Amino acid sequence: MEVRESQVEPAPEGKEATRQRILDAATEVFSEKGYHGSAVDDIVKAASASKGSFYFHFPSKQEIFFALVDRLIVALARSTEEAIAQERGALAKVSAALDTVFRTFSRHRSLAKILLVSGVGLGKAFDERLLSIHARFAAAIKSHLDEAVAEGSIPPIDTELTAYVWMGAVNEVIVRWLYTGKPEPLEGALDTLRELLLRSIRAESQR
Amino acid sequence: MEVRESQVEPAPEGKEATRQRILDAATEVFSEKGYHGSAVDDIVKAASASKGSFYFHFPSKQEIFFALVDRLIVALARSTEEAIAQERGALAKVSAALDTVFRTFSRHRSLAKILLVSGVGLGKAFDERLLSIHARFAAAIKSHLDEAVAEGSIPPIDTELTAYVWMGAVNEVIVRWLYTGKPEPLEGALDTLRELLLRSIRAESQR
DNA sequence: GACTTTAGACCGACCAGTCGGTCTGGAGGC
DNA sequence: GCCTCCAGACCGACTGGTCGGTCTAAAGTC
Repeated sequence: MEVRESQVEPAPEGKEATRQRILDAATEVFSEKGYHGSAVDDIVKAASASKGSFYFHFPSKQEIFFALVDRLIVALARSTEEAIAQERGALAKVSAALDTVFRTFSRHRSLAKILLVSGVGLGKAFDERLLSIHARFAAAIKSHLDEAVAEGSIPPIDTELTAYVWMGAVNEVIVRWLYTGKPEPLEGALDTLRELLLRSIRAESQR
Repeated sequence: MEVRESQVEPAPEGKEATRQRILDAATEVFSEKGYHGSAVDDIVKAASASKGSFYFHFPSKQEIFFALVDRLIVALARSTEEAIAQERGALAKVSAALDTVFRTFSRHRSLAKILLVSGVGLGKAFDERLLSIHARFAAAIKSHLDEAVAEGSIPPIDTELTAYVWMGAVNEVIVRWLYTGKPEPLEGALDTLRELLLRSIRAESQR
């Protein structure tokens, strides 16, 4: 923060660095204690910053939370898209997406906690946000399912409901892992889960 | 309660009645505004009672919430068991349970909201409670799946993971209904959902 | 020396929980 | 039958603490 002759650690300094430190600290604190359990003072302390600094960089507690969620979602969506782009065939894409999601959450527990748990049931503003995220992911899944139907890879079904069912399934498996630690590693559930999901739409596993 | 000359409307009066009124009001308020969004004063007002009365009947805000959740869970578990007992064959039982759960939540939106949404991410004490509920339901599903395997109705699979997957799926469909109102009525998703779930374990629909 | 960034004391709203007190109905004495 | 007394249900003003957000003064930066 203050004096600074270049040190080994590439000098986490400057405006952007502080902002980042606060963001990281917020991720940690929120994921550990939940939104309401986390005081702004906690975050500030964890970031070795001050309240003034916090409110200089972010307009409110709620907004930093949203900023966090958005950052995560964008990152998750992007890496998933990339993984999907590598694959040919709707079912292979679905499968690749599942892998990516699992790997991402597996590496970043706190992310997972924030996205899947901490944000729920906090009131209107939050619900709406989470809802639109769910809708967005569901729409993505649905579009690939629709493609699979068009391809003839699977019989026609209610792809929208199926999308939500799949999301719920994945969600629950990850939440269970967050709380109970099973399976360890999380990826251990991948094969079984993929088979369950694919069978639910009458597709044979494409591994 | 106390004396009782049989009346038509059992006179909403006396200690037990007040307790009940508070409990009902709490259900309503919690489901609408979430746990943290609900002040004890709100509940008291909705129940036409006083703060003193509230704390006479319940030790704390947290405890009334738990009391509520427990009441709901017990009721849900009981009616589900009953429905199950009527059926022969593991798969038929599963199907009956699904029906009951859907019907129950469909009739009692606020219950659903409390159980599936309001209680999440509120801190350790809450998480533990919710977790044990999830575990309990998952165990129930698992045991019936195991039975189905033993019966030879379905091929052997990881029944524990499957149980969680199913729970997550059901959960998500209901949550979607809570927030978006689709499908209306909720029961409209039953057939598709049942088929998805049963297919996921390679069982043919048993309607 | 102007402008940006940081520090942390401070403010005010909010709210769970408390406490002194009221009210009602019934038990028991007479 | 009437009066006294008590338990315990109920009331709501109040308190103590917490926490989101503000503000001023100073340090850092260019």
